[in-house]
Amino acid sequence: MAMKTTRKQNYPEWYQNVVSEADMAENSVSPGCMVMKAWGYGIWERIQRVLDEKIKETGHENYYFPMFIPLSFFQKEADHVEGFAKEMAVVTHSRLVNEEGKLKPSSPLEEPLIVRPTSETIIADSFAKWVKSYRDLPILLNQWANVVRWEMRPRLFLRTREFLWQEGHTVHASMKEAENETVKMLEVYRDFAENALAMPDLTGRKPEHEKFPGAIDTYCIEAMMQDGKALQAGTSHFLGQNFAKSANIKFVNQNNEPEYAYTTSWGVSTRLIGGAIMCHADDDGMVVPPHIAPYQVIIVPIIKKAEDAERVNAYVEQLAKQLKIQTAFGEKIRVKVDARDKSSVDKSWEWIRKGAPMVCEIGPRDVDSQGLMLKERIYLGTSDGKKIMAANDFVMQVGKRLEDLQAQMYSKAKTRLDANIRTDIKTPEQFAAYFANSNEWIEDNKQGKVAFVRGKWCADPETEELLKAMKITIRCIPFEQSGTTGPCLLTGKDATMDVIYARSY
RNA sequence: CGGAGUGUAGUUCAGCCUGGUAGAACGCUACGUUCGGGACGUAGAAGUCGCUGGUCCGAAUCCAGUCACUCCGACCA
Repeated sequence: MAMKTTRKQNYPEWYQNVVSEADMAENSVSPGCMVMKAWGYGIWERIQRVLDEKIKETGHENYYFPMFIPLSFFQKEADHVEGFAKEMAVVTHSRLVNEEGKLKPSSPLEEPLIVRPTSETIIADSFAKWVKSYRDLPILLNQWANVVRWEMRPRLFLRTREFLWQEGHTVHASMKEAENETVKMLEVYRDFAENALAMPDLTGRKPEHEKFPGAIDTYCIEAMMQDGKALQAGTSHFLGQNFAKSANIKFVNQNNEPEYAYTTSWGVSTRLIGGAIMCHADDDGMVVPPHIAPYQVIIVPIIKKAEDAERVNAYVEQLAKQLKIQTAFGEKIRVKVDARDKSSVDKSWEWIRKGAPMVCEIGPRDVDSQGLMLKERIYLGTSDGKKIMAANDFVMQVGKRLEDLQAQMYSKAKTRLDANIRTDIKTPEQFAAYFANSNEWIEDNKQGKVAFVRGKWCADPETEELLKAMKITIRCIPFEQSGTTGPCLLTGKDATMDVIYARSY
């Protein structure tokens, strides 16, 4: 066990341990903010690259809008202001003056600026200028940016005051088209989470009280963490004409009539990295899905005697060169030779904690035999954890092996998800008994711990208070509904709607 | 913003009650033996004891103020 604290001992502490031991990020001196380090940011860069491609494939283009939004913009859409008012960073001054050694804000701004918590309002303002006719539509744009929400209880990757994300914003000429866009992008996220992050998700619609402020409908992907809690991994909002009305996005339709446009927005953030950690990491540290690993193969030369150095290094360089022209997931394989002047054992362990998918150890023996020692991260500690292989065989297999590792990771997480959605809880009494326990690590992906419940919900306003008291949330209303009637798990009243109940991050 | 706690070496902490020249472990540096599942020996570098003021011959230690951080609540991609 490379982690000081195991998942079983203390899950939240284990999480922090993984983040720091894998050297992914650390708390900044700037309160509530994080410093993303090479391995953590490298994963984000991979997420960006893979997702950006999908966003572009679906017809969107990248734009960039300012991070400062005039305060008045938030006054326009009532729900939206309410939703974000409590967590906004407000810029009120434009300079500092030195008063007897103390720097003080000076020159108050005529109108305070908000550091964007999300960009609907300022982008809608541009949309209003750009849209005149139905021929101008749709506008399909995306932006990669940082946003600020003044959180009081930050946790690295999961909830930080500043975080990085992508936010898509689109305008359409019809409601139907905008709704389709919302669902389409949710599917892009679901597919991305499944195939790039190896993280299975449930999809559905948010209940009224969990919706994005200002949205008609919020769709989401929800993932299950190893302690049975849910993580909202991505959201897609159908905004109807709400933002169009407040920002005056009007176009002339085919009947020569003025009409308010229909908008959508959708986003995923650096929170995905937190999700990947809590979905895949183990008591030895992070396990990075090969598709988003900054490096997929690490080569650690093992040099015992100085006279071996030259031939080992030459062999390692040759192998690295061959590996780099192989492909996995349709891309060149990312290989790193770790030639740092450190003990090879320390280096190997460092890559285990970071969760690099594969580590190849190469010493003089391997040069003699034209072989290598392969360690695959997810099999660490098992009989499959180490393999002595011929270098040529490895080069031929490497792409497929990486893809297999990715598939293994997905299937492990999928098994956990499927096994931990309870559908046999039918009454408020059973429901309360089930959630009486707190969440803890779901050992070996087995059933029986607190996780998700799929059951009925009557949607009465009183249920909101009941949920709050039990610290449970409705994660989503799944798209597939059974259509049956049964007692609401909170009130006992007759209900037909199926929902997913869980504790959440 | 409420409730509790903590600020001493790069890190984790001891020392504080009972005032008297700053400690440990890990990490780091050098050399040697090591290196394929977390090595060891020897030597060494490293701290305005969060900050300001007070008491005292003397303050990491006592007192007051202040700042910061952590945890628990309210809030949340």
